[in-house]
Amino acid sequence: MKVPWHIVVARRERLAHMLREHSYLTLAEVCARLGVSEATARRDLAALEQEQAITRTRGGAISEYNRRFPSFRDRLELGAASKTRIALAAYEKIVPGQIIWLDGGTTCYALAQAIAARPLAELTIVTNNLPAAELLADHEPIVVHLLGGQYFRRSSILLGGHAVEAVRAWRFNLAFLGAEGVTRAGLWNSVSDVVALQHAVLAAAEDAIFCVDAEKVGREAEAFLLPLGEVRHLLTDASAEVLAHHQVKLSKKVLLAA
Amino acid sequence: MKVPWHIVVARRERLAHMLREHSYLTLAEVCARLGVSEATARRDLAALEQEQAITRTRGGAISEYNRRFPSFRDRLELGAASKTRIALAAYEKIVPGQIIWLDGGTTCYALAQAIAARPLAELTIVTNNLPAAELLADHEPIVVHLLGGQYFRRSSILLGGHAVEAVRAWRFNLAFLGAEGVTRAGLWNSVSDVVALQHAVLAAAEDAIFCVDAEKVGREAEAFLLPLGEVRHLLTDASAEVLAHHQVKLSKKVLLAA
DNA sequence: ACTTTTATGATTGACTTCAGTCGTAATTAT
DNA sequence: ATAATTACGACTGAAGTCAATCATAAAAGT
Repeated sequence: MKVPWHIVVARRERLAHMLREHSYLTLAEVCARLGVSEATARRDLAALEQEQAITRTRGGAISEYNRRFPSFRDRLELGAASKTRIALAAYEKIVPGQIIWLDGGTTCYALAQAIAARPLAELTIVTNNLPAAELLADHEPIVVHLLGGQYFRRSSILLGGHAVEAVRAWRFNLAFLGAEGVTRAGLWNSVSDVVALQHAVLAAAEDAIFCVDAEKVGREAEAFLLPLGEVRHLLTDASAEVLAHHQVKLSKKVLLAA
Repeated sequence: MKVPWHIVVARRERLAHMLREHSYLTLAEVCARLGVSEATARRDLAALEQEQAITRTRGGAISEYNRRFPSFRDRLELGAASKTRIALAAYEKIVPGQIIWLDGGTTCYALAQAIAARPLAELTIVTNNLPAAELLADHEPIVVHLLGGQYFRRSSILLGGHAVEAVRAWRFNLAFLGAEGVTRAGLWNSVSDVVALQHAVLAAAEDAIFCVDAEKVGREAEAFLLPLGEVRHLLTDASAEVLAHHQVKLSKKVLLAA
Protein backbone atom coordinates (compact mmCIF):
# COMPACT_ATOMS: atom_id res chain seq x y z
CA MET A 1 0.00 0.00 0.00
CA LYS A 2 2.30 2.71 -1.20
CA VAL A 3 1.25 6.20 -0.21
CA PRO A 4 1.92 9.50 -2.04
CA TRP A 5 5.14 11.20 -1.09
CA HIS A 6 3.49 14.41 0.13
CA ILE A 7 1.48 12.37 2.60
CA VAL A 8 4.67 10.86 3.95
CA VAL A 9 6.35 14.24 4.26
CA ALA A 10 3.30 15.71 5.98
CA ARG A 11 3.15 12.79 8.40
CA ARG A 12 6.80 13.15 9.30
CA GLU A 13 6.35 16.84 9.85
CA ARG A 14 3.44 16.07 12.11
CA LEU A 15 5.66 13.67 13.99
CA ALA A 16 8.41 16.27 14.36
CA HIS A 17 5.81 18.70 15.64
CA MET A 18 4.46 16.17 18.12
CA LEU A 19 7.93 15.57 19.42
CA ARG A 20 8.50 19.27 19.91
CA GLU A 21 5.38 19.47 22.04
CA HIS A 22 5.92 16.37 24.12
CA SER A 23 9.64 16.22 24.46
CA TYR A 24 9.52 12.43 24.61
CA LEU A 25 7.22 9.93 22.92
CA THR A 26 7.34 6.16 23.02
CA LEU A 27 7.08 4.14 19.86
CA ALA A 28 3.61 2.96 20.85
CA GLU A 29 2.43 6.55 21.30
CA VAL A 30 3.82 7.50 17.92
CA CYS A 31 2.02 4.54 16.31
CA ALA A 32 -1.28 5.48 17.90
CA ARG A 33 -1.10 9.18 17.06
CA LEU A 34 0.07 8.65 13.49
CA GLY A 35 -2.18 5.67 12.87
CA VAL A 36 0.58 3.59 11.38
CA SER A 37 2.28 0.32 12.18
CA GLU A 38 5.34 -0.03 14.35
CA ALA A 39 7.52 -0.57 11.29
CA THR A 40 6.44 2.64 9.60
CA ALA A 41 6.76 4.63 12.78
CA ARG A 42 10.30 3.35 13.09
CA ARG A 43 11.05 4.33 9.51
CA ASP A 44 9.68 7.82 10.07
CA LEU A 45 11.73 8.23 13.21
CA ALA A 46 14.83 7.04 11.37
CA ALA A 47 14.17 9.56 8.58
CA LEU A 48 13.84 12.43 11.02
CA GLU A 49 16.95 11.31 12.80
CA GLN A 50 18.78 11.45 9.47
CA GLU A 51 17.63 15.06 9.09
CA GLN A 52 18.99 15.78 12.56
CA ALA A 53 15.53 16.85 13.65
CA ILE A 54 15.22 14.37 16.51
CA THR A 55 17.20 11.94 18.62
CA ARG A 56 16.10 8.37 18.71
CA THR A 57 16.12 6.55 22.00
CA ARG A 58 15.41 2.95 22.70
CA GLY A 59 11.63 2.68 22.58
CA GLY A 60 10.94 6.19 21.38
CA ALA A 61 12.45 9.54 20.45
CA ILE A 62 12.98 13.06 21.73
CA SER A 63 13.07 16.43 20.05
CA GLU A 64 16.56 17.50 19.16
CA TYR A 65 15.81 21.18 19.33
CA ASN A 66 17.90 22.16 22.31
CA ARG A 67 20.85 20.06 21.24
CA ARG A 68 21.65 21.86 18.06
CA PHE A 69 25.40 21.97 18.47
CA PRO A 70 26.18 18.53 19.87
CA SER A 71 29.82 17.97 19.00
CA PHE A 72 30.46 21.51 20.06
CA ARG A 73 28.91 20.84 23.45
CA ASP A 74 31.00 17.78 23.99
CA ARG A 75 34.17 19.68 23.32
CA LEU A 76 32.97 22.43 25.58
CA GLU A 77 32.95 20.07 28.53
CA LEU A 78 36.60 19.23 28.08
CA GLY A 79 38.61 21.60 30.19
CA ALA A 80 35.54 23.65 30.96
CA ALA A 81 37.04 25.03 34.15
CA SER A 82 40.20 26.41 32.57
CA LYS A 83 38.23 27.80 29.64
CA THR A 84 35.93 29.61 32.02
CA ARG A 85 38.90 31.12 33.86
CA ILE A 86 40.35 32.35 30.59
CA ALA A 87 36.97 33.68 29.53
CA LEU A 88 36.54 35.69 32.73
CA ALA A 89 39.96 37.24 32.33
CA ALA A 90 39.15 38.05 28.70
CA TYR A 91 35.86 39.63 29.73
CA GLU A 92 37.75 42.14 31.84
CA LYS A 93 39.58 43.41 28.77
CA ILE A 94 36.40 44.50 27.02
CA VAL A 95 35.60 48.22 26.92
CA PRO A 96 31.98 49.35 26.38
CA GLY A 97 31.13 50.53 22.89
CA GLN A 98 33.79 48.47 21.17
CA ILE A 99 33.51 46.40 18.05
CA ILE A 100 34.80 42.97 18.93
CA TRP A 101 35.74 39.90 16.93
CA LEU A 102 34.96 36.56 18.50
CA ASP A 103 36.69 33.60 16.92
CA GLY A 104 35.40 30.08 16.41
CA GLY A 105 36.07 27.33 18.92
CA THR A 106 35.00 26.50 22.41
CA THR A 107 37.32 28.85 24.25
CA CYS A 108 35.75 31.85 22.55
CA TYR A 109 32.34 30.35 23.18
CA ALA A 110 33.17 30.37 26.87
CA LEU A 111 33.85 34.11 26.51
CA ALA A 112 30.46 34.48 24.85
CA GLN A 113 28.93 32.79 27.88
CA ALA A 114 30.71 35.23 30.16
CA ILE A 115 29.39 38.17 28.14
CA ALA A 116 25.89 36.72 28.08
CA ALA A 117 25.97 36.36 31.84
CA ARG A 118 26.77 40.07 32.25
CA PRO A 119 25.70 41.89 29.07
CA LEU A 120 26.31 45.30 30.62
CA ALA A 121 27.98 47.13 27.81
CA GLU A 122 26.80 48.22 24.42
CA LEU A 123 28.92 46.01 22.26
CA THR A 124 29.06 45.00 18.64
CA ILE A 125 30.12 41.39 18.40
CA VAL A 126 31.23 40.06 15.03
CA THR A 127 31.79 36.33 14.78
CA ASN A 128 31.79 33.25 12.60
CA ASN A 129 30.91 31.15 15.63
CA LEU A 130 27.28 30.16 15.32
CA PRO A 131 26.67 28.91 18.85
CA ALA A 132 28.16 32.12 20.21
CA ALA A 133 25.97 34.21 17.92
CA GLU A 134 22.87 32.35 19.03
CA LEU A 135 23.78 32.75 22.64
CA LEU A 136 24.42 36.49 22.43
CA ALA A 137 21.65 37.44 20.03
CA ASP A 138 19.03 37.70 22.74
CA HIS A 139 21.04 39.88 25.08
CA GLU A 140 20.31 43.58 24.67
CA PRO A 141 22.10 45.91 24.27
CA ILE A 142 24.55 43.69 22.42
CA VAL A 143 24.43 43.69 18.64
CA VAL A 144 25.55 40.50 16.93
CA HIS A 145 26.85 40.31 13.38
CA LEU A 146 27.47 36.95 11.83
CA LEU A 147 30.09 36.64 9.16
CA GLY A 148 29.12 35.16 5.81
CA GLY A 149 30.74 32.00 4.54
CA GLN A 150 30.44 28.30 3.97
CA TYR A 151 28.83 26.59 6.89
CA PHE A 152 30.58 23.63 8.49
CA ARG A 153 28.32 21.88 10.88
CA ARG A 154 30.93 19.88 12.74
CA SER A 155 32.74 22.91 14.03
CA SER A 156 29.67 25.18 13.82
CA ILE A 157 31.63 27.89 12.09
CA LEU A 158 31.69 29.75 8.79
CA LEU A 159 34.75 29.70 6.57
CA GLY A 160 36.08 30.22 3.07
CA GLY A 161 36.79 33.02 0.64
CA HIS A 162 33.51 34.75 1.29
CA ALA A 163 34.26 34.86 4.99
CA VAL A 164 37.69 36.39 4.39
CA GLU A 165 36.13 38.95 2.05
CA ALA A 166 33.50 39.79 4.64
CA VAL A 167 36.11 40.46 7.32
CA ARG A 168 37.73 43.11 5.10
CA ALA A 169 34.59 45.21 5.49
CA TRP A 170 35.16 45.50 9.24
CA ARG A 171 37.46 47.30 11.64
CA PHE A 172 37.64 45.71 15.07
CA ASN A 173 38.75 47.43 18.25
CA LEU A 174 39.63 44.11 19.76
CA ALA A 175 39.78 40.54 18.46
CA PHE A 176 39.63 37.40 20.58
CA LEU A 177 41.21 34.51 18.74
CA GLY A 178 41.81 30.85 19.45
CA ALA A 179 44.58 28.46 18.49
CA GLU A 180 45.07 24.70 18.52
CA GLY A 181 48.73 24.74 19.49
CA VAL A 182 51.54 26.86 20.88
CA THR A 183 55.22 26.01 20.39
CA ARG A 184 58.39 28.06 20.46
CA ALA A 185 57.87 28.54 16.72
CA GLY A 186 54.56 30.24 17.30
CA LEU A 187 50.83 29.52 17.10
CA TRP A 188 49.19 26.73 15.12
CA ASN A 189 45.70 25.94 14.01
CA SER A 190 44.04 22.90 12.55
CA VAL A 191 42.77 24.07 9.17
CA SER A 192 44.33 26.44 6.66
CA ASP A 193 40.97 28.11 6.00
CA VAL A 194 40.79 29.03 9.66
CA VAL A 195 44.30 30.44 9.55
CA ALA A 196 43.48 32.50 6.45
CA LEU A 197 40.47 33.97 8.19
CA GLN A 198 42.46 34.73 11.32
CA HIS A 199 45.07 36.62 9.30
CA ALA A 200 42.32 38.73 7.80
CA VAL A 201 40.94 39.40 11.27
CA LEU A 202 44.39 40.38 12.58
CA ALA A 203 44.79 42.82 9.71
CA ALA A 204 41.45 44.40 10.59
CA ALA A 205 41.93 44.56 14.35
CA GLU A 206 43.51 47.31 16.44
CA ASP A 207 44.36 44.81 19.12
CA ALA A 208 44.22 41.02 19.37
CA ILE A 209 44.22 38.57 22.25
CA PHE A 210 44.88 34.89 21.66
CA CYS A 211 43.04 32.74 24.19
CA VAL A 212 44.76 29.40 24.64
CA ASP A 213 44.28 26.90 27.43
CA ALA A 214 47.21 25.10 29.02
CA GLU A 215 46.60 21.84 27.18
CA LYS A 216 47.52 23.45 23.88
CA VAL A 217 50.99 24.48 25.02
CA GLY A 218 53.68 22.41 23.32
CA ARG A 219 51.27 21.13 20.69
CA GLU A 220 51.62 21.61 16.99
CA ALA A 221 48.81 21.43 14.45
CA GLU A 222 48.59 21.17 10.67
CA ALA A 223 48.59 24.83 9.78
CA PHE A 224 51.03 27.44 11.02
CA LEU A 225 49.31 30.61 12.15
CA LEU A 226 51.76 33.18 13.47
CA PRO A 227 55.32 33.42 14.87
CA LEU A 228 55.54 34.31 18.54
CA GLY A 229 57.11 37.66 17.69
CA GLU A 230 53.90 38.83 16.04
CA VAL A 231 51.59 37.72 18.81
CA ARG A 232 50.30 40.85 20.52
CA HIS A 233 48.72 39.24 23.58
CA LEU A 234 48.43 35.68 24.80
CA LEU A 235 45.87 34.85 27.46
CA THR A 236 46.39 31.45 29.01
CA ASP A 237 45.99 29.48 32.21
CA ALA A 238 49.35 27.79 31.65
CA SER A 239 51.92 28.58 34.34
CA ALA A 240 55.09 30.53 33.58
CA GLU A 241 57.06 27.33 34.20
CA VAL A 242 55.15 25.34 31.61
CA LEU A 243 55.57 28.09 29.04
CA ALA A 244 59.29 28.33 29.79
CA HIS A 245 59.66 24.58 29.55
CA HIS A 246 58.29 24.64 26.02
CA GLN A 247 60.42 27.69 25.23
CA VAL A 248 57.43 29.88 24.61
CA LYS A 249 58.94 33.31 25.20
CA LEU A 250 56.63 36.26 25.05
CA SER A 251 58.00 38.57 27.77
CA LYS A 252 55.22 40.92 28.92
CA LYS A 253 52.60 39.94 26.38
CA VAL A 254 51.39 36.95 28.39
CA LEU A 255 48.32 37.55 30.46
CA LEU A 256 47.83 34.70 32.87
CA ALA A 257 44.29 33.91 33.81
CA ALA A 258 43.61 33.74 37.55
CA MET B 1 29.13 -1.41 50.60
CA LYS B 2 26.84 1.17 52.04
CA VAL B 3 27.73 4.74 51.19
CA PRO B 4 27.01 7.84 53.29
CA TRP B 5 23.73 9.50 52.53
CA HIS B 6 25.14 12.87 51.56
CA ILE B 7 27.20 11.17 48.87
CA VAL B 8 24.06 9.67 47.42
CA VAL B 9 22.24 12.99 47.44
CA ALA B 10 25.19 14.73 45.80
CA ARG B 11 25.39 12.06 43.13
CA ARG B 12 21.71 12.36 42.33
CA GLU B 13 21.99 16.10 42.09
CA ARG B 14 24.89 15.66 39.73
CA LEU B 15 22.77 13.33 37.66
CA ALA B 16 19.93 15.85 37.47
CA HIS B 17 22.39 18.49 36.37
CA MET B 18 23.87 16.22 33.74
CA LEU B 19 20.45 15.57 32.34
CA ARG B 20 19.72 19.26 32.10
CA GLU B 21 22.83 19.72 29.97
CA HIS B 22 22.46 16.73 27.74
CA SER B 23 18.75 16.44 27.36
CA TYR B 24 19.03 12.68 26.93
CA LEU B 25 21.40 10.17 28.45
CA THR B 26 21.40 6.40 28.09
CA LEU B 27 21.72 4.20 31.12
CA ALA B 28 25.24 3.20 30.05
CA GLU B 29 26.28 6.85 29.86
CA VAL B 30 24.85 7.52 33.30
CA CYS B 31 26.75 4.54 34.69
CA ALA B 32 30.01 5.68 33.16
CA ARG B 33 29.70 9.31 34.24
CA LEU B 34 28.56 8.46 37.75
CA GLY B 35 30.92 5.55 38.14
CA VAL B 36 28.26 3.24 39.48
CA SER B 37 26.63 0.00 38.44
CA GLU B 38 23.58 -0.30 36.29
CA ALA B 39 21.43 -1.16 39.29
CA THR B 40 22.42 1.94 41.22
CA ALA B 41 22.01 4.17 38.20
CA ARG B 42 18.50 2.77 37.83
CA ARG B 43 17.75 3.46 41.47
CA ASP B 44 18.98 7.03 41.14
CA LEU B 45 16.90 7.59 38.06
CA ALA B 46 13.86 6.13 39.81
CA ALA B 47 14.42 8.46 42.76
CA LEU B 48 14.64 11.51 40.52
CA GLU B 49 11.56 10.41 38.67
CA GLN B 50 9.72 10.22 41.97
CA GLU B 51 10.70 13.84 42.58
CA GLN B 52 9.35 14.75 39.13
CA ALA B 53 12.76 16.07 38.17
CA ILE B 54 13.19 13.83 35.16
CA THR B 55 11.31 11.53 32.80
CA ARG B 56 12.49 8.00 32.49
CA THR B 57 12.61 6.37 29.09
CA ARG B 58 13.46 2.86 28.14
CA GLY B 59 17.24 2.72 28.19
CA GLY B 60 17.82 6.14 29.67
CA ALA B 61 16.20 9.35 30.84
CA ILE B 62 15.56 12.93 29.78
CA SER B 63 15.27 16.18 31.65
CA GLU B 64 11.78 17.61 31.70
CA TYR B 65 13.35 20.98 32.15
CA ASN B 66 14.19 22.43 28.74
CA ARG B 67 11.18 23.55 26.84
CA ARG B 68 12.08 26.63 24.88
CA PHE B 69 10.21 27.22 21.67
CA PRO B 70 11.48 30.15 19.65
CA SER B 71 8.92 32.07 17.69
CA PHE B 72 10.27 30.64 14.47
CA ARG B 73 9.18 27.14 15.42
CA ASP B 74 5.76 28.38 16.44
CA ARG B 75 5.18 30.04 13.10
CA LEU B 76 6.42 26.97 11.33
CA GLU B 77 3.52 24.99 12.65
CA LEU B 78 0.93 27.41 11.29
CA GLY B 79 -0.21 26.24 7.89
CA ALA B 80 2.39 23.51 7.82
CA ALA B 81 0.42 21.47 5.31
CA SER B 82 0.09 24.20 2.69
CA LYS B 83 3.73 25.19 3.16
CA THR B 84 4.78 21.61 2.57
CA ARG B 85 2.74 21.49 -0.63
CA ILE B 86 4.37 24.67 -1.87
CA ALA B 87 7.79 23.37 -0.87
CA LEU B 88 7.37 20.15 -2.80
CA ALA B 89 6.31 22.04 -5.92
CA ALA B 90 9.32 24.34 -5.48
CA TYR B 91 11.61 21.34 -5.07
CA GLU B 92 10.63 20.19 -8.55
CA LYS B 93 11.96 23.41 -10.06
CA ILE B 94 15.48 22.81 -8.84
CA VAL B 95 18.07 21.69 -11.41
CA PRO B 96 21.22 19.86 -10.23
CA GLY B 97 24.37 21.94 -10.06
CA GLN B 98 22.58 25.23 -9.58
CA ILE B 99 23.39 28.01 -7.16
CA ILE B 100 20.21 28.74 -5.28
CA TRP B 101 19.10 31.50 -2.96
CA LEU B 102 16.83 30.51 -0.11
CA ASP B 103 15.05 33.37 1.56
CA GLY B 104 14.20 33.79 5.21
CA GLY B 105 10.85 32.74 6.61
CA THR B 106 9.05 29.54 7.29
CA THR B 107 7.90 28.82 3.74
CA CYS B 108 11.47 28.68 2.51
CA TYR B 109 12.37 26.60 5.55
CA ALA B 110 9.79 24.08 4.40
CA LEU B 111 11.63 23.96 1.07
CA ALA B 112 14.85 23.32 2.96
CA GLN B 113 13.14 20.39 4.66
CA ALA B 114 12.12 19.01 1.29
CA ILE B 115 15.69 19.31 0.02
CA ALA B 116 17.10 17.74 3.17
CA ALA B 117 14.76 14.80 2.80
CA ARG B 118 16.04 14.14 -0.72
CA PRO B 119 19.45 15.73 -1.14
CA LEU B 120 20.01 14.15 -4.51
CA ALA B 121 21.59 16.95 -6.46
CA GLU B 122 24.85 18.77 -6.09
CA LEU B 123 23.57 22.16 -5.08
CA THR B 124 25.00 25.33 -3.65
CA ILE B 125 22.50 26.87 -1.29
CA VAL B 126 22.99 30.46 -0.22
CA THR B 127 20.74 31.76 2.50
CA ASN B 128 20.29 34.16 5.38
CA ASN B 129 17.94 31.68 7.01
CA LEU B 130 19.80 30.10 9.92
CA PRO B 131 17.45 27.20 10.65
CA ALA B 132 17.55 26.28 6.96
CA ALA B 133 21.35 26.46 6.91
CA GLU B 134 21.59 24.23 9.94
CA LEU B 135 19.19 21.75 8.48
CA LEU B 136 21.00 21.49 5.15
CA ALA B 137 24.57 21.58 6.37
CA ASP B 138 26.33 18.24 6.07
CA HIS B 139 23.70 16.81 3.76
CA GLU B 140 26.22 15.84 1.12
CA PRO B 141 26.56 16.73 -1.67
CA ILE B 142 24.90 20.03 -0.81
CA VAL B 143 27.10 23.01 0.01
CA VAL B 144 25.62 25.65 2.28
CA HIS B 145 26.75 29.26 2.37
CA LEU B 146 25.40 31.55 5.00
CA LEU B 147 25.15 35.23 4.26
CA GLY B 148 26.80 37.65 6.63
CA GLY B 149 24.77 40.24 8.47
CA GLN B 150 23.22 41.31 11.72
CA TYR B 151 21.58 38.42 13.46
CA PHE B 152 17.96 38.75 14.53
CA ARG B 153 16.97 35.95 16.77
CA ARG B 154 13.21 36.39 16.55
CA SER B 155 13.12 35.72 12.85
CA SER B 156 16.37 33.69 12.84
CA ILE B 157 17.70 35.61 9.86
CA LEU B 158 20.58 37.88 8.96
CA LEU B 159 19.94 41.39 7.68
CA GLY B 160 21.39 44.84 7.15
CA GLY B 161 23.92 46.60 4.98
CA HIS B 162 26.49 43.86 5.29
CA ALA B 163 24.00 41.29 4.10
CA VAL B 164 23.11 43.38 1.05
CA GLU B 165 26.79 43.85 0.29
CA ALA B 166 27.40 40.13 0.61
CA VAL B 167 24.65 39.29 -1.87
CA ARG B 168 26.39 41.42 -4.50
CA ALA B 169 29.24 38.90 -4.51
CA TRP B 170 26.90 36.17 -5.73
CA ARG B 171 25.10 35.16 -8.92
CA PHE B 172 22.16 32.86 -8.38
CA ASN B 173 20.63 30.56 -10.96
CA LEU B 174 17.42 30.53 -9.05
CA ALA B 175 16.10 32.41 -6.02
CA PHE B 176 13.25 31.29 -3.78
CA LEU B 177 11.74 34.25 -2.00
CA GLY B 178 8.98 34.78 0.50
CA ALA B 179 6.49 37.58 1.02
CA GLU B 180 4.12 38.61 3.79
CA GLY B 181 1.37 39.88 1.53
CA VAL B 182 0.00 39.87 -2.02
CA THR B 183 -2.44 42.48 -3.32
CA ARG B 184 -3.29 43.76 -6.76
CA ALA B 185 -0.59 46.38 -6.19
CA GLY B 186 2.04 43.71 -5.79
CA LEU B 187 4.05 41.97 -3.08
CA TRP B 188 4.63 43.23 0.45
CA ASN B 189 6.95 42.35 3.24
CA SER B 190 7.14 43.24 6.88
CA VAL B 191 10.48 45.00 7.26
CA SER B 192 12.27 47.39 4.95
CA ASP B 193 15.60 45.68 5.59
CA VAL B 194 14.14 42.44 4.28
CA VAL B 195 12.85 44.21 1.20
CA ALA B 196 16.24 45.80 0.57
CA LEU B 197 17.90 42.41 0.76
CA GLN B 198 15.33 40.86 -1.54
CA HIS B 199 15.92 43.54 -4.15
CA ALA B 200 19.62 42.76 -4.05
CA VAL B 201 18.85 39.07 -4.45
CA LEU B 202 16.54 39.74 -7.40
CA ALA B 203 19.29 41.75 -9.09
CA ALA B 204 21.70 38.85 -8.66
CA ALA B 205 19.34 36.06 -9.72
CA GLU B 206 18.70 34.71 -13.20
CA ASP B 207 15.29 33.55 -12.14
CA ALA B 208 13.14 34.05 -9.06
CA ILE B 209 10.16 32.26 -7.60
CA PHE B 210 8.06 33.85 -4.88
CA CYS B 211 6.58 31.24 -2.57
CA VAL B 212 3.44 32.53 -0.93
CA ASP B 213 0.76 30.54 0.85
CA ALA B 214 -2.91 31.26 0.37
CA GLU B 215 -3.29 33.07 3.68
CA LYS B 216 -1.11 35.91 2.46
CA VAL B 217 -3.31 36.71 -0.53
CA GLY B 218 -5.14 39.99 -0.06
CA ARG B 219 -2.90 41.07 2.78
CA GLU B 220 -0.74 44.15 2.88
CA ALA B 221 2.32 44.66 5.05
CA GLU B 222 4.44 47.63 6.07
CA ALA B 223 7.01 47.58 3.29
CA PHE B 224 6.25 47.42 -0.43
CA LEU B 225 8.40 44.88 -2.22
CA LEU B 226 7.55 44.65 -5.91
CA PRO B 227 4.73 45.46 -8.34
CA LEU B 228 3.00 42.44 -9.85
CA GLY B 229 4.37 43.32 -13.27
CA GLU B 230 7.90 42.60 -12.12
CA VAL B 231 7.14 39.30 -10.43
CA ARG B 232 8.68 36.56 -12.53
CA HIS B 233 7.02 33.54 -10.90
CA LEU B 234 4.55 33.13 -8.10
CA LEU B 235 4.16 29.75 -6.47
CA THR B 236 1.09 29.48 -4.29
CA ASP B 237 -1.54 27.09 -3.04
CA ALA B 238 -4.23 29.74 -3.48
CA SER B 239 -6.87 28.85 -6.05
CA ALA B 240 -7.30 30.83 -9.26
CA GLU B 241 -10.64 32.08 -7.90
CA VAL B 242 -9.09 33.50 -4.75
CA LEU B 243 -6.38 35.25 -6.74
CA ALA B 244 -8.95 36.67 -9.16
CA HIS B 245 -11.14 37.85 -6.28
CA HIS B 246 -8.27 39.90 -4.93
CA GLN B 247 -7.44 41.11 -8.44
CA VAL B 248 -4.03 39.50 -8.40
CA LYS B 249 -3.40 39.18 -12.13
CA LEU B 250 -0.26 37.42 -13.20
CA SER B 251 -1.39 35.53 -16.33
CA LYS B 252 0.97 32.58 -16.86
CA LYS B 253 3.44 33.31 -14.14
CA VAL B 254 1.41 31.63 -11.42
CA LEU B 255 2.47 28.11 -10.55
CA LEU B 256 -0.19 26.52 -8.40
CA ALA B 257 1.04 23.95 -5.96
CA ALA B 258 -0.74 20.61 -6.21
C1' DA C 1 -1.17 0.41 -20.62
C1' DC C 2 2.85 -1.28 -18.98
C1' DT C 3 6.80 -1.69 -15.95
C1' DT C 4 9.38 -0.08 -12.14
C1' DT C 5 9.66 1.82 -7.86
C1' DT C 6 8.58 2.19 -3.14
C1' DA C 7 5.73 2.73 1.20
C1' DT C 8 3.58 -0.37 4.04
C1' DG C 9 2.60 -4.07 7.67
C1' DA C 10 3.59 -8.72 9.28
C1' DT C 11 6.93 -11.89 11.01
C1' DT C 12 11.18 -13.51 12.73
C1' DG C 13 15.15 -14.13 15.85
C1' DA C 14 18.75 -11.63 18.23
C1' DC C 15 19.47 -8.35 21.45
C1' DT C 16 18.60 -4.96 25.27
C1' DT C 17 16.39 -3.40 29.20
C1' DC C 18 13.69 -4.06 33.32
C1' DA C 19 12.13 -5.17 38.07
C1' DG C 20 12.91 -8.18 41.68
C1' DT C 21 15.75 -10.95 44.79
C1' DC C 22 19.77 -11.80 47.40
C1' DG C 23 24.36 -11.61 49.70
C1' DT C 24 27.71 -8.34 51.14
C1' DA C 25 29.76 -4.54 53.29
C1' DA C 26 29.64 -0.16 55.13
C1' DT C 27 26.96 3.29 57.71
C1' DT C 28 23.87 4.60 61.37
C1' DA C 29 21.49 3.88 65.67
C1' DT C 30 21.41 1.98 70.20
C1' DA D 1 30.73 -2.38 70.77
C1' DT D 2 26.81 -4.41 68.95
C1' DA D 3 22.80 -4.58 66.29
C1' DA D 4 19.89 -2.74 62.79
C1' DT D 5 19.71 -0.48 58.66
C1' DT D 6 20.59 0.28 53.96
C1' DA D 7 23.32 1.25 49.67
C1' DC D 8 25.53 -1.49 46.49
C1' DG D 9 26.39 -4.84 42.68
C1' DA D 10 25.46 -9.40 40.66
C1' DC D 11 22.18 -12.40 38.87
C1' DT D 12 17.77 -13.89 36.82
C1' DG D 13 13.52 -14.56 34.10
C1' DA D 14 10.35 -11.74 31.75
C1' DA D 15 9.15 -8.20 28.75
C1' DG D 16 10.26 -4.97 25.40
C1' DT D 17 12.84 -3.31 21.27
C1' DC D 18 15.27 -3.66 17.00
C1' DA D 19 16.91 -4.66 12.23
C1' DA D 20 16.10 -7.61 8.44
C1' DT D 21 13.31 -9.91 5.29
C1' DC D 22 9.19 -10.56 2.60
C1' DA D 23 4.78 -10.07 0.13
C1' DT D 24 1.65 -6.70 -1.33
C1' DA D 25 -0.49 -2.89 -3.37
C1' DA D 26 -0.42 1.67 -4.72
C1' DA D 27 2.13 5.42 -6.89
C1' DA D 28 5.51 7.04 -10.42
C1' DG D 29 7.72 6.61 -14.50
C1' DT D 30 7.79 5.13 -19.44
